Amino acid sequence: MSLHIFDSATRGQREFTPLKDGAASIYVCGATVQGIPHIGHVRSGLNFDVLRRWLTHTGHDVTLVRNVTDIEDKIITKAAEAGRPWWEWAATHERAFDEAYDVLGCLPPTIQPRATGHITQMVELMQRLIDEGHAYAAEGDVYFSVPSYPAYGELSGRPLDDWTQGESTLRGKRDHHDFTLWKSAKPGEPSWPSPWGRGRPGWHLECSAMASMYLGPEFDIHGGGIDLVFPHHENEQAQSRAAGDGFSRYWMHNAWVTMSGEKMSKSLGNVVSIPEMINRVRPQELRYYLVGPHYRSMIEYSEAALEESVRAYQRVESFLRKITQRTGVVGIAEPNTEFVAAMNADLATPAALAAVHNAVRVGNTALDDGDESAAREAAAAVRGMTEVLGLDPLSERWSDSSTVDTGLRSAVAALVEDLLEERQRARANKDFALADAIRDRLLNAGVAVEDTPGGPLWTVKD
RNA sequence: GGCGGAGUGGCCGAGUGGCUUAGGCAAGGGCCUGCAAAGCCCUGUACACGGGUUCGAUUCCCGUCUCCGCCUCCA
Repeated sequence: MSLHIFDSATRGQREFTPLKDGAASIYVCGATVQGIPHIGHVRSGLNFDVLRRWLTHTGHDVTLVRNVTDIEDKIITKAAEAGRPWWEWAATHERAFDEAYDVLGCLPPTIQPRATGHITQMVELMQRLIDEGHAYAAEGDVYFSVPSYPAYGELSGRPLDDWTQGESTLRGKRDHHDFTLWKSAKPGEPSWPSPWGRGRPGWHLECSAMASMYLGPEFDIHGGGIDLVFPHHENEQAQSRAAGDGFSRYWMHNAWVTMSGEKMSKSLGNVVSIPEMINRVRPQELRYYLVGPHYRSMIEYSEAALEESVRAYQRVESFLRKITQRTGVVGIAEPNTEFVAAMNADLATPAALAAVHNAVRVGNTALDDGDESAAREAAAAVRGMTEVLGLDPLSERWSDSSTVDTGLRSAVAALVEDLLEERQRARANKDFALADAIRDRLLNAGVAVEDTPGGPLWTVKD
């Protein structure tokens, strides 16, 4: 079976057939850089990172565009409150997001375009919409005419009833459903020139403009948090399609992280920031926690559940470490069919992780039975599967050797090996008091020792 | 009010019209071990409630209750 994804537009799974064979074009709504990233933001980045890795693994040349919204009301307001320039505020938080994505092992997008860098493309798009009768200028503002586009509401399934778009306070709007494409400049606010006067872009316009700039008028997948379906994505699609672009062929939306039953959000103040999390658990463990549940399932954040993920991840990790120490470096093999089937079923990461754990069990059993080649085979598959999820414990990214100076590491290794030899002699002499004392000494120094049929194994504890 | 999602064993978290008692964590029993740790095996028989469809429903339909989200900035 090939990849099937749940398309929000049709509310069902559809087989993924890319526009171009062997390629996949993806646009993901990234951050509005107005504050510090929390684990909910990063979950979205992680979910689409897994999608990207899976598509790449299955032979697609992936182009991933993830935008940065760096001009918007809140950025202006917050920067003003802090007494800093709006662009400094945006740049500072953009870096914070970049670091958060990076620390959790998100591969960088192909490009990360900023709204402010694409005013020209937005002006062009607005002109096309005006020419086609789907938009109009009024007193320096430009609006999209919702009644001019009958398919409006298709994506979100929202009837065109009694609601109003947020910008209803602005004057010159012909229909209360219409939304702002361009906001005329107010004194003291950042602005750019346009045929309709100085102003700045409305929120939705940027994504349409940047998506077509980098991916063309039609592309494969558009992603983002489920809260963006309406009005953001509905408006994006309306703009682009009204202008004659095919736009996105599949819509994917990730669920969020809640805390104490409520959506984690800046305005509610119930956020857990990434730096705070990283102090408590290793980044790869947090990644396991966020990638483990299905991307369309809500995660109710809890310490206990996080702790479970840590244990589960360590189970995989300790198996791979054990086999490596005992039999040497293990390569990366293809994921098994159980895993492939899970991933193809709308990225069913819970089932995919079940496949990983099943392989770990097979490997551990083989190891216990002394069947090294079977154990190595299982280990290689485990690496292959976890790699696709960005979780391979032996990867350059997550293994100790990447974070610890290698010279330092070999020095520690030499000292530990010495002590372990001494302990082995003590054990051979049945001097268990001494043996245990040595083990305790090492443990106090942060080195855990395990005895196995193949001799003692040691690992550095965090 | 409109639209949408969810209620699964002690916990997290999948899934399916009849036998997957997914997987993980925790618990109890066992094997292994000088001990410890790890690992492996076994045990626990769940699917909010009330109806309906069906030979058969946790899985489909209707209703009820509870929770959550979107409809305003939001991953």
